[in-house]
Amino acid sequence: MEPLAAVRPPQQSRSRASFERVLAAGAELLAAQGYDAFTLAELSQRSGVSIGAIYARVDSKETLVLALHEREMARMADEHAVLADERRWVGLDAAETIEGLVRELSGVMGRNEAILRAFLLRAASDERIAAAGSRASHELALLWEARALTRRTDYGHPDPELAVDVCYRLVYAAFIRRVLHGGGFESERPLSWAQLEDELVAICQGYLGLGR
Amino acid sequence: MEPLAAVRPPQQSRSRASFERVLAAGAELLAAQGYDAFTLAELSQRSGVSIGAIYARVDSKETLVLALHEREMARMADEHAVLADERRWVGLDAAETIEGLVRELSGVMGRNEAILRAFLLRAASDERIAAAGSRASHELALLWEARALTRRTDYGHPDPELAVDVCYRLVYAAFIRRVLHGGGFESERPLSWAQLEDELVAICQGYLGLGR
Amino acid sequence: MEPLAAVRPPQQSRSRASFERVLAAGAELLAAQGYDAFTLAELSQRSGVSIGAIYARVDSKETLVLALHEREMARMADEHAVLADERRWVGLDAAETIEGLVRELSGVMGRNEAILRAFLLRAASDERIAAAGSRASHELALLWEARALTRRTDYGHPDPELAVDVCYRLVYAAFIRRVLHGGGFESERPLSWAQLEDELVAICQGYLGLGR
Amino acid sequence: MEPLAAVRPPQQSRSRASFERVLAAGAELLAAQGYDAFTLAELSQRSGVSIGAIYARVDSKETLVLALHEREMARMADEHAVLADERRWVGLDAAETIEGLVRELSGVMGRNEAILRAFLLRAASDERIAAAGSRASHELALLWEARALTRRTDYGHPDPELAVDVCYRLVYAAFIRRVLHGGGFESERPLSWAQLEDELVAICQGYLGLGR
DNA sequence: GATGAATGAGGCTTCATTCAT
DNA sequence: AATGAATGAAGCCTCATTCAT
Repeated sequence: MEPLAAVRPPQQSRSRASFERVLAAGAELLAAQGYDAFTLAELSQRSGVSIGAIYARVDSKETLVLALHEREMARMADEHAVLADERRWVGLDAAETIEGLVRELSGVMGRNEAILRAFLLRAASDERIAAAGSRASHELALLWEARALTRRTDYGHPDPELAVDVCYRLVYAAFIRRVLHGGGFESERPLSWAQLEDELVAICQGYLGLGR
Repeated sequence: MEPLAAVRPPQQSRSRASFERVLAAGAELLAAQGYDAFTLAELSQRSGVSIGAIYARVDSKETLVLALHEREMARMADEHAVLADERRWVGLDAAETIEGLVRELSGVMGRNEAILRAFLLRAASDERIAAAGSRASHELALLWEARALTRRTDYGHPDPELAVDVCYRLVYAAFIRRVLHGGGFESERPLSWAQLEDELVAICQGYLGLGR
Repeated sequence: MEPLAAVRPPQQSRSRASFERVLAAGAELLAAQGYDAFTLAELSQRSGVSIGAIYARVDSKETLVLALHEREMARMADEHAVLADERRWVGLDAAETIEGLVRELSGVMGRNEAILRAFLLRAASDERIAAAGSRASHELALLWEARALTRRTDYGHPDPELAVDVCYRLVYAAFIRRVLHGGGFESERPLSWAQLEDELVAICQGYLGLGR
Repeated sequence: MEPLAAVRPPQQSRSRASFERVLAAGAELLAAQGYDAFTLAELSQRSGVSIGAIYARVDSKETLVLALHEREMARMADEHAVLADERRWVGLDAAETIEGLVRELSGVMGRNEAILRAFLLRAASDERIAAAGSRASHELALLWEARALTRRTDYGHPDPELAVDVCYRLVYAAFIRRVLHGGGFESERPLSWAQLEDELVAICQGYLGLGR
């Protein structure tokens, strides 16, 4: 893994290890309790690293959160690798590919729901998080759309690049919404996420012109 | 306008007027500077109402924000009234109706972007805001879906209720996403909101079976 | 009843009546919830008299409490009248008189425990309450000791005035202690108030020289 | 001295020393000015320790007062040690022992009058102080009564345990009364504390059956 | 006179950041 | 380099008192 851009490089490997503990504990804390409970005192206690040692590597709490963001986004990027892994997609037709893409995106977001929520909320107050989050989404878009476009010739839509991008945005927005506010928010009709996911698949397929 | 449920009723009209100033200044402050800058001292200064006078009507800052939410949601509900106003919809075919619904929703959210952002963020930490926000969305869903279902016989989709609900959720999620993180978040491809809106229209029309 | 010394005289009898409601509600509130919950807002609500009207009769909260004190002490003085009422004491021998005196004092304090506690606590911070409380006790001492001294010739103690005064102080202190901190405070030995009262009777009788 | 139960333990001795300054200044402030003047700002100023540093060791003002109570009660317990010290009591007959007990109790309470007053008043609003104060009195009772009961065979009273307990309570109540409201409260007759103390001695002696 | 809304000083508490050890 | 104690600004909330209506 790349060293994080936001943090000062360590002098000793011991230091690197202890900062790694900070990041691990920080991600856990952020996911479990949310940003409100994310205090440096709590983090120091959970990680077993003193507050001073944390500040030796980072110039502010904001930067620390940015480092956490970098780390977690990198971890999620590993999960996204499946999008580029041919073995996952070989033998699938266009409709199945779209379905797979929707479900993989859902899977990543579902598995990382708690920490994503924290970062999405911070992004509204913290420009660096917003920029980094946007960057991460862009990279994900590249992979997702590239995979979708392997099937461009199957699409009825006149502008496949546009259509695929719109699909990504739609699906992304829907899952982000789930991450942020949980289920049952929008309407009273009981609609499980599984069902909504099925419909998203159908919508994308239809929109791309795979409908039969 | 109904008196707010979260607020103690005033005995004198003087009080009602000054609390109205508090709510107006509060909404403005929340929209302009976000929740972090929303302190009682700042609010007191901006509204010209003392902190004590605010607390005479509300039992905590949290409740005050809830009162702001009530007020703003009521205001937006007035804007939603267009959904129930037959004159707006008469003479439109099904596709045009869907287009109108998407554009009206976009309009309301766009005009109230800043304050909606503040409330959506609070909803993650404040259960009462989350519940009230959900309730407001449910009411909007009722209007939006009822309007959409006036055209149910035109839809090719086998389950119009489901399809309309899914459309609402999709469109809602997309606009919420815009509200929360602005443009350009998801992918690098330049896609204006106007363009995304057009595509949303097309997607809904297609999904409902109006395609062609 | 005398008009209270601490308050401004009323102009109208309506005013007198409403201030009486304030005092009644105030005594109740003080007894039920203690001084911490004794706020003018609460008092105004309970009494149905506006804060302004209260301040028209009294120049500060402190003075109001003093007025309450006057009123309650006057009420208790009515209860003390039994000490001067010959019919209560006729036919009793010296030992029975002492017993009666202890039991009457216990009765008054027990019946007024809650309000007495509030005043005793205030007396520590408020000199006027302390002075007035002291005065009330002095008056009670006069009655109590006078009654006890009707039996002076029966006492073996060489200085009956002193002895009776000491008895009064002892018994008073013991009951005040009960009022302030409830039972079970001093030692672990279970000793009911009834039992302690019996022992107080015996002690006084012994000390005065009625012991057999 | 034992570490205080109510307080978070320090990691560094620097901290222990500065918290000790807080406790010392707190006891002084409480004794000199009473609970009303006991604000954290004042305490911080007097002790030269920042408010934050105080909160590092204690979770609320209430707990801080409890810690002060623990500390002061421990200090007084040292003074009570004289009750268990045989050298103080050797060679005294029963009457002299009782006299000594009364005078020692008076001495401790007199020397700590101001701080005791503050705690006794707090006990009425703060259950933890009430419980801890009661506990302290129980421990004192144990020592006092044990010492008194070394002379049980000399007492004429049929139930020495009861009689000794009653004496403790009487004397305790009388001194508490002095602590709370100073002299001259009960009656108009000028009766010095020294004189009252003499009479208390005589009363206890008589009640226990040492009277000659 | 009466009303109750308005005032605002002052109390408690939190937590990012600094710095002596 | 590491530690964690210390700092103090800033936030929320209460309530005696004042005063416009």
